[in-house]
Amino acid sequence: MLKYVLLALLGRAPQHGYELKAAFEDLLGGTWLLNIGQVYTTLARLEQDGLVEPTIVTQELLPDRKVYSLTQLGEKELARWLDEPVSGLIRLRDEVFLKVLAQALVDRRRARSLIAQQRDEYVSAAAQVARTRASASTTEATGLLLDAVLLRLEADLQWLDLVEAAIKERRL
Amino acid sequence: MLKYVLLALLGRAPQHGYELKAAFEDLLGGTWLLNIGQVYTTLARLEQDGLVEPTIVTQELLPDRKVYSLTQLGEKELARWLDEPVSGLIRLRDEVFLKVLAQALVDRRRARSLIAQQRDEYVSAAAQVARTRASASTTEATGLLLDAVLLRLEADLQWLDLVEAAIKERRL
DNA sequence: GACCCCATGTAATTAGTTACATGATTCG
DNA sequence: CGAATCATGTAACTAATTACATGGGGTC
Repeated sequence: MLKYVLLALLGRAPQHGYELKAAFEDLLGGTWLLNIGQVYTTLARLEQDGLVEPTIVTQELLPDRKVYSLTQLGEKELARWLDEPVSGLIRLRDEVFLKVLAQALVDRRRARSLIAQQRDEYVSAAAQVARTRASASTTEATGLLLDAVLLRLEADLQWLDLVEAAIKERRL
Repeated sequence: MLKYVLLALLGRAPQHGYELKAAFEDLLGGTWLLNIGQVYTTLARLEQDGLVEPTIVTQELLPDRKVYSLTQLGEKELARWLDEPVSGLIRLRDEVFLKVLAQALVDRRRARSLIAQQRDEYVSAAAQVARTRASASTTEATGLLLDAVLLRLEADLQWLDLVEAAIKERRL
């Protein structure tokens, strides 16, 4: 997935790895911190697949830059990805849901304590996102991304209430 | 993560791989389809780590079963996992958000078409989940898991509205 | 005969995480 | 002197996905 976001960023402007990392993390508004190494390995794979090509820009004093731009194939691949909606949206790979349910099946009392703690985690996560969202340096796109996180956190909080109610009513 | 759910399932009752796969998919209510191979590789890793141990049960005609149960270490590890809430909930690794935003930054018109298509995908996914949720064979735990999926789908639909509004108002 | 159920596995590939390695410049 | 910034990378590990391999039994 990172691969496509990098392609999209390169579609806006050719950049080198170090720059890309900053652009990526900036766009993601702190919701996805990259190890710089991953950027270079991903770029290497993209280059191997012929989707991007580097131009070496020599610098005095500082190390050479490898500025990557999209190839025709890269543009095609990016367009292909952007054009088709994501299907198969029913996959659930969320640790919280599974953990809370597993605990509920094993030990009701501990499940209620877990739910309380998890609620706190969600609330403080939401507060932190809201702070970033409100900060002046946040762009519109990043703001929308943070809205997505907030909406999901709210949904997940509602779900915790649902589970708590089920436990209280001995349905679990 | 699969690893912990398998531990939790084995905590309820010792089972062999083939059984575990069915129990897992049943609990997940179709939101996570496993390749049976993954169950065996995961169990092998758990055995290597000393968290589970197999008892071979010979059968006539059919292949031998390896019935796994938790070791003391396995129980401890499961309890440890169940007890601590999940933190770091701000990570965003959702293809839809990134794709829609990337498209919005590149091409407004196509972004609106993508949003419309994505909305359809969400709606039909929700309908499918609701159908499963309503079916008689769905247990309470699985029902709650499906509720989580539904709440998220609703949140994600709201988010699509938000992005559409931003595009309409030329904020993107 | 083809397909599903039971039951076990291996191999290959992709994606992401964490840690390590190198080296110059600039700021406090 | 130490830390941050600029700039490149490699290596090891974990997790998940997909495909392949084997083989008996029952059902349509």
